[in-house]
Amino acid sequence: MQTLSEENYLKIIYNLDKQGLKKITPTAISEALNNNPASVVDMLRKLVDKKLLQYEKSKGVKLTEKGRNVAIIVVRKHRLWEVFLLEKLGYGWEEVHEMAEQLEHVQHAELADRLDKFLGFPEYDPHGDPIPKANGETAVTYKTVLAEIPEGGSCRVVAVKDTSPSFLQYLKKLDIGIGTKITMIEKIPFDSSVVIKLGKSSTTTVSRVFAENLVVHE
Amino acid sequence: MQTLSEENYLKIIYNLDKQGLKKITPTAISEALNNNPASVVDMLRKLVDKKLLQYEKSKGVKLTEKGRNVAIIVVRKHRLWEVFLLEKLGYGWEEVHEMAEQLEHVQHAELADRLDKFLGFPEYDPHGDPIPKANGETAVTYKTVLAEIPEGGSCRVVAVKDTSPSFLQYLKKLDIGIGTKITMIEKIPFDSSVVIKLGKSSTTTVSRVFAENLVVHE
DNA sequence: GTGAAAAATTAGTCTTGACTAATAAATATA
DNA sequence: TATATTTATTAGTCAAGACTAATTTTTCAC
Repeated sequence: MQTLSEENYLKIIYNLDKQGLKKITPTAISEALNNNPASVVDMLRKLVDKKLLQYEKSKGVKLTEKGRNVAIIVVRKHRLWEVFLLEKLGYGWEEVHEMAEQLEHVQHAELADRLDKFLGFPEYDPHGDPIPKANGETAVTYKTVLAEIPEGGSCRVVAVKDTSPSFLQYLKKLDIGIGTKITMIEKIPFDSSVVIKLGKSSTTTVSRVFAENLVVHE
Repeated sequence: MQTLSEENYLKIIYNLDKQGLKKITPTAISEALNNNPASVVDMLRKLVDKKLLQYEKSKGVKLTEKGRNVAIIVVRKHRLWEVFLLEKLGYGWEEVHEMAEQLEHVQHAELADRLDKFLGFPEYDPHGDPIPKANGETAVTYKTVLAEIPEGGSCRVVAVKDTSPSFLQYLKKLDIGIGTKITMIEKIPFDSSVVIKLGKSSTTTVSRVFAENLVVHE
């Protein structure tokens, strides 16, 4: 069993690794956790003792199998709870993260799986990050922004970058939400506006700024 | 803002008070929390400093307005989460308490109210305890067991005492769940069996043991 | 009302997880 | 390569919250 603090370290290390960081150093961790490098060194020692990770100065930090499993479950719970808060409790995109930071540490063997089922096995959280599956597999994330979809390509909305009320209101007006399918019809060279089609309905034109704030996949 | 530990003390004190304990002493608290009286004394001092409670040796511990408000929110969240775990995630009666002990400390101003709404404003948790309302009011609990309902009286199921699989299975077979309305038709003097009517359907006879394990209100 | 038992309190310690300041090691630059 | 700079580590503290053991207060029984 791990403490809340240990879980947070494992999660951050897992995330740094997923972000492609080659060498995970105490400083990198302390920056991610916004704490002191000395505290990180203390905790690394403890986690090594518990066989949750390996640490060699030359290679940096690596999660062990055991450590990765713990991290995956925490991340899985975090993202599932975010979906819950957004879809079931009606919280906004920007409010869910902080609460999920607390909820991810709730312990019970079946909790993640039951929540997953209840939510209908969602693949992405409201920020567009893939939710690890029960077996630990994580969907490859083809996440990009609408603006990058080529003409003729289509995609699904997984999240927004901007979370200002005006943007969210605009999304509502356009009837765009998580999962909405969008087809890229045309990119206007003049001002980089894009013409898109939503599901079966007629086409709409949106600005480049808009298209760069909509996170999509595929 | 309170720590997790402080919230637990406030909750326990609130519960002891609701249970009708006249004088709430450090020993009573330490028994409820299953910890050391010395620890309780330390914490009481801290909570007095924070104006969350008053403590006089002669009168025992009393929550202040502020302390009671904190306690009520914790209890409210605890019971709402229990309903969630039971009704939405399909957990059993006996599994929800432990998880709710963790969930009750999740912080966000609107969390309890949003959860309450999502669950359809339930009045009782799976153990038959009333869920405090948003304004802090707590339903008077007329909780008793089916066996105590007089002939001709009716009631609604709020919980079970026994949580063995065989009892729960039997309940399922009889189609009795939380909220089921039961009318007491007759009490058989011979073996104290009771004849009941479920909703509009025909009558059923159940044993005294059964009737004493079904928590009902009204 | 006095002695015994129970309850409350104090003093001192421990663990966790954080911090600062000082030092050692590694890296980068001239 | 020697030096400067960044990074890692150690040593020593601190606060929260718990504990044990010792002591003081209260309460109860006679």
